[in-house]
Amino acid sequence: MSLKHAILVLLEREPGSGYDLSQRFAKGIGNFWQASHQQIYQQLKALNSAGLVSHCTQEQAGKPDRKEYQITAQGKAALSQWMNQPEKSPVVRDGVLIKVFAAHLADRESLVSELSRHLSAHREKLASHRQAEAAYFALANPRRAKLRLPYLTLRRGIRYEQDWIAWLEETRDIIANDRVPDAPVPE
Amino acid sequence: MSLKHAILVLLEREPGSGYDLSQRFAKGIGNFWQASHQQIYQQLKALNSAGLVSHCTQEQAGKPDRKEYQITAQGKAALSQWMNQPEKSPVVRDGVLIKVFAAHLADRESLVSELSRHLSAHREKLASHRQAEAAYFALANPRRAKLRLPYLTLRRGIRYEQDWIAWLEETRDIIANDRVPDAPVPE
DNA sequence: ATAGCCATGTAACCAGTTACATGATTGA
DNA sequence: TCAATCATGTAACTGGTTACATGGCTAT
Repeated sequence: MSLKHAILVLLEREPGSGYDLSQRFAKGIGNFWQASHQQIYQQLKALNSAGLVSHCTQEQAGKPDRKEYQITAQGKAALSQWMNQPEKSPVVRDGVLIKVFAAHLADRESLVSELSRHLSAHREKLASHRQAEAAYFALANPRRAKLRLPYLTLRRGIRYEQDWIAWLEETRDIIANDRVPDAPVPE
Repeated sequence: MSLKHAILVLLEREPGSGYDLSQRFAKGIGNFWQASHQQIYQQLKALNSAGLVSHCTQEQAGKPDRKEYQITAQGKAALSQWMNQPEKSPVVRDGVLIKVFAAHLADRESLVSELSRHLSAHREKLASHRQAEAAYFALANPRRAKLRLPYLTLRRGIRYEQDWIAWLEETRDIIANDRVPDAPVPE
């Protein structure tokens, strides 16, 4: 299970509470691994009883106790073992493609506007990735080199959005005008 | 839940048994929605008690009874309602990206060979998609026009593999030679 | 006031995976 | 004789989502 390892990766960089982690999941790492706060709290509990993380409780006025988690030596060992193990490619399950596959059963108007909706969403996501990329290139070199690895994953996100946008544009056009594709996908 | 709808889409094209469906899931539709036979049998049972499919039992010598399922009028109604409803983009959860994100915790050799492994897998998948594409373009026109929609989803698969290949090539190279990316992702 | 952030969790449910079970037929 | 394909299923488990619960602080 990779969520556990994603959490260990984040704690290895810097200790933090469940809330902290959920913030971090919403940012960088969230581009390729999402987790709700509910899941995070549960996994932290599990990681804790497995001895892979430890926590110290800080009392706070008017708020529940804050538990700051940190990775243990055992956790680091488990993490580096996982890091060097082969990882399966995730399976793709995409409802939009089922709808295109069965477009003859849909209202054409509504399918076209559905594709447009996804197109805008992917364009927005791409724009925000491009902003993050610009921020990365605006950095001076010591900090830039340090963020090299997260930036490589951002590049994956940028390509992913570009790729969806290209496919959605052509597919929407083909469906809207009831055309038939006339050539293979270029290399 | 889209598996139910994927099954309804397949049965709308042509009635079939659980086994038939699992074969079809392994082919075309499997590029964007996978299902094990266990899941299919369970969902058929559920769809049946919901009245969205019906079945007739055919006895077979030495084999369990074959149940041929077909979509009901109610099932068709449910399907066309689903077809015209908005669909969420699937969330991405990819362990390979976690490993790149945390590459400093891995053995460089082993990460590079992991990336190579994925590269070959994506290249093979692309080659098989390209074969399917060539078969599509080899068809004469009445049949080709009929397969237009599945072909559109195949195009998505081709792009997906191309895109992964491009990213894996550049990323493997950067990690193997400990380089830093020097320019944004091109448009 | 009201929304949004801070901050923690539990519990029920749903979808998908893995393990187990059975047994005939066909081709190498 | 061994593996693959045909053909059907049940049951336990895992990972993730949704719903529910609590309550203070801060900015508009």
